[in-house]
Amino acid sequence: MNCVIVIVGPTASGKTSLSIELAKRLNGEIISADSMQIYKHMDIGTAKPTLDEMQGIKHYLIDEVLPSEDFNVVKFKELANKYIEEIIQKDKQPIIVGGTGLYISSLINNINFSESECDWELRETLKKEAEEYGPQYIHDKLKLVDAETANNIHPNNVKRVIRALEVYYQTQKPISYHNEMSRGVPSKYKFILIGLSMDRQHLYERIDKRVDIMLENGLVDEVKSLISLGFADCLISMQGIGYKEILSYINNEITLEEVVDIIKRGSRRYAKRQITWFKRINEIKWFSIDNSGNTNNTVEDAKAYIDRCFASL
RNA sequence: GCCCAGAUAGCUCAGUCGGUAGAGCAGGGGACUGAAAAUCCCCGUGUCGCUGGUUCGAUUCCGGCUCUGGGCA
Repeated sequence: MNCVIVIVGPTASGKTSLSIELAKRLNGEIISADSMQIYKHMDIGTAKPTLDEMQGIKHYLIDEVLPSEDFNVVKFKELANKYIEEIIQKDKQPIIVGGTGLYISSLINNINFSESECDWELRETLKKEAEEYGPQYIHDKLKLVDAETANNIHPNNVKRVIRALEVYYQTQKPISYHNEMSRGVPSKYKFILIGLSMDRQHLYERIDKRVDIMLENGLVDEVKSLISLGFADCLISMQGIGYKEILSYINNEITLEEVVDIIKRGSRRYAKRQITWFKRINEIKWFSIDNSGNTNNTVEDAKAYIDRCFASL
């Protein structure tokens, strides 16, 4: 059975450098599982690895689509599987690296997404209904057709209520039914899951510092150039942390000082959510990075762990 | 040196007509199947500056002290 190495962890935990180090030692190629690095022209704010940092290691699913294009977990899973296959064909080691929990889960659980498509028009209609009559209104609608799902989604979580209704209207079956069907078949790969963790306070210091560096490296100019390329602030890609905030700054809604604090706070909270997500995945073997930020030991430990996994196959 | 205002949660502050206190922010925990860097849910005990006094009882009233603003010299 073919092995796929997966490296996860919160933002700024050192996934990129570990992955490149491992790729060099294992004759590997890297597939990014990051919902923002997927976009072209969004480099600084997504902490995308530079060509220099990549050290000649081939990366997939970075710069895959334009910021104006739709991308989602279904496309991710499809493409990631395709690239895993390609890498294996070349007799190389696939390494998945990323912080987007949903994308990682879709792969390792081999979620089999049903055919239902996005219906943006319907979503917009439902969204307006929720705004006009309150979120409870569409939640009640969901309750009528899919009480089980309605029970599991808080009425205020409008996005997920809308999605559940969308699936029901398209297929006449509750989303809980689709979710049940999507489980089933386990993946044909063996995943070796590696998590990077760090003392919380230290992680936050790293995040704050990284945001400062993004600003120094020209994040504001990057956003301005995205605007001039015609990528508007209503795009999903522009909802990324660092981008939506800089847009408010450019629109004179807040000062630069405020913007920096808000981006830092947003990144810290994001890291917390990532940690919550990954904590649930029991198969992850965690490696902690000490406060000096030195990852040499981590690389050695992770490599030794991977060797043991390979040996036990 | 004098006058005034303040001192309460990590921060900014509210409040208790005397019965030991609560908001926002920060922070913590959680959920997550086609927007996921999105979206959503839950979580507030702290010598109420120190010290005397009055009182059954003081963070609250009174006195003194310390500190921080602001004003006058």
